[in-house]
Amino acid sequence: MGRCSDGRQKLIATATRLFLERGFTAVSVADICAAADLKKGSFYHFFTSKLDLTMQAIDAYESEITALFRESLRPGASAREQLKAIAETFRVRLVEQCAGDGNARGCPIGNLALEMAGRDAQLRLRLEQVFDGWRAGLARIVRLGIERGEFGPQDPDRAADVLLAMIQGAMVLAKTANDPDVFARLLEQGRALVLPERAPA
Amino acid sequence: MGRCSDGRQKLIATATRLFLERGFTAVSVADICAAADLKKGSFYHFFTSKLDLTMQAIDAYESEITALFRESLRPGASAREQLKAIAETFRVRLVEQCAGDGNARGCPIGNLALEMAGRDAQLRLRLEQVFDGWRAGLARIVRLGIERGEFGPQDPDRAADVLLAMIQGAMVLAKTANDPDVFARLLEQGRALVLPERAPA
DNA sequence: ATGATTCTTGACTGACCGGTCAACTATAGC
DNA sequence: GCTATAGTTGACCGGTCAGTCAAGAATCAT
Repeated sequence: MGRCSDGRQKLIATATRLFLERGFTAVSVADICAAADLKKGSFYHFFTSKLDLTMQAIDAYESEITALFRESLRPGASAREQLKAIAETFRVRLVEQCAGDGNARGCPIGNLALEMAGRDAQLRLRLEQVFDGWRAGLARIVRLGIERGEFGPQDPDRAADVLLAMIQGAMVLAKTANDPDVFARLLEQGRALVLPERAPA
Repeated sequence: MGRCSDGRQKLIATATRLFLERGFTAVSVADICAAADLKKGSFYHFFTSKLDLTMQAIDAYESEITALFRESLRPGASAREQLKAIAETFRVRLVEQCAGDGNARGCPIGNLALEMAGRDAQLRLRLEQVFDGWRAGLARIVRLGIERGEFGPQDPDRAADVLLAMIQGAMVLAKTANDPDVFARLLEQGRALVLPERAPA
């Protein structure tokens, strides 16, 4: 019943892009509407507030990354290859950002976290959930690698903690340097240190 | 000649605190002036713009951290102790932030970087400089540790890269979890992996 | 004391902010 | 083809934004 529209998805996609480019606070609802070619009234038909849209944008981004994550979890690949594939996915995204307008924008979740975690408790908790999910995914791969003998015996959750921190830290430094290579170099170096090749026996 | 005032320092200190709490964009010049008990006219007597103030606040913060850095470089301490002291300094700051209002605010430089690096080229370059300085400081300690035989032979600049990424990544996750312990745990774990104790010969 | 200089004040500007609303239009089910 | 519903529109709200300005007050060198 009634008419139908892709307005909701268009607004979410547009907002995700604009937030990544300029941050939550610096992007106005009017900016989002203009870029999505919709009026403000439509915006508030779909969302109760700018924060509501943001929460839904996080949902969408989490789903997208989860899908990519699953792809890299192909059974044939070694644990090390899977970790490399994840790093490579993020690196390619940074390069694409640069190709678009010459700026490395970083991670939507990390960006939102540093800008908003101290300002909205609900948003902070949601971002924490996303990180928890990623950590769990990384831990699964590390556990696999340990079982297969690729990595030495260790606590996979702890290793995943460190890997996630490395990824987010590399994002901060790559965005600051405006250079995706910084991300790639840090991740490669970090992987080598956190999960060294086992010396052949 | 003329009257003198601590207005400039007061505005810088106030802005630094407010930016750390809420971010650059969400803090208005009026907010800063109100908290510093000065009028907007005085603000624009000392600074040409909000960004100008921000640049000067970065200068001040960099000096402060450099001083703390030097303290931890006491000749008596081992390289590992020096690295621990730096991590401990940041951890104590996070705990203090929490004690104040229950929120871990993170690193002023990292926060500004993710919020502003894509929006102002000058600011981005300045933040990159700050990170470069910190990286150089960390590399100096690692080099010392290698010379003293505390750490295995390796490229100290690369190790410093990874350490800095770990620090910033740990800040992102600690702020998102609103828990300084997350920072401490990650840094401890990271240090152990990046710079393992040399197996006694 | 006086005049140059530094700082302070408060009123002001035009643009923009997030959010609201009532009227309107297109569509789907009957 | 009617009607309930979903989506659209543009005008509108009070408040806030970064930044300006002219005039005055405090302080210094002389």
